[in-house]
Amino acid sequence: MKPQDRYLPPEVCREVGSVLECIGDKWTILVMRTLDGGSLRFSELRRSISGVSQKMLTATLRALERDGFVTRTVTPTVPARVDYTMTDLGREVMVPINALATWALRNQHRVSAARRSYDAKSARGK
Amino acid sequence: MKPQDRYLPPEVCREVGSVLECIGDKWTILVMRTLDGGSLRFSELRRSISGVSQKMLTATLRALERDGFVTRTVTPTVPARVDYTMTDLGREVMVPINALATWALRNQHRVSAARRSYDAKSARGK
DNA sequence: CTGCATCCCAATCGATACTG
DNA sequence: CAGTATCGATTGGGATGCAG
Repeated sequence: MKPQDRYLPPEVCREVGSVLECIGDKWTILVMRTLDGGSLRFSELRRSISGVSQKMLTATLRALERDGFVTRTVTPTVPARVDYTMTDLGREVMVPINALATWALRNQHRVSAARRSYDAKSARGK
Repeated sequence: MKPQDRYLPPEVCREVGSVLECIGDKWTILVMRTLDGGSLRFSELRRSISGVSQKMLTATLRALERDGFVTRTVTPTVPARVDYTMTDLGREVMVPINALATWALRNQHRVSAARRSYDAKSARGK
């Protein structure tokens, strides 16, 4: 097998990439895991995820809505009420995401050990 | 269950986040999937992954090395030869990553349909 | 309450040039 | 061949103010 034969077809790269890109950003996973427990209002989400700015929470939710992972329901009371809910698609993608999260949790000590070792080595090498 | 109770413990967020952060960037997945087929030299990797700049490939490989996912072996010939190889840890993390990639592949049509629908709707709404 | 618009800083990334 | 260094363009993301 020549190295060139390991090319991933461009369309594969792009599709996988586009999914990983959206779950890879700073807040998406947090929002999805929070919403996976049940519907929440905007303000509840914001309180549940410490550190997120209004702007980023809005942007994250818009992206999730566009990708079909969550639905946005507006109740036109005054003041307005907006609820966010996971879709079936969203709940499905949580399965492999949670698997990855579980791996990360179980193996975090191995990764951080590798990092410490690497950092110590490069500090000595300097 | 109150929304606040859905807080992920901060240490969980940070650890999961730190793993997802490193695999979430633009080139990491591509590099890992390419290396998963067997060791490659720097230049082979670069040719195998179209579009990656030398700078980003170097940075990506450094991060993977630091996290213990790949090893870097220098053969001090002239000119120098550097081989990159997946570690056991790297091969392990590929399992959940590939699961996610497989999901993305199998469901890409659903995601892109959702996007088209969303974009059409917002175009009309404008 | 929800969320858009604006300003602004910091990090990211690509291109290019240069070194062991 | 395998990097490092630097510059410029783009992007991410927080703070603030305003509107429905």
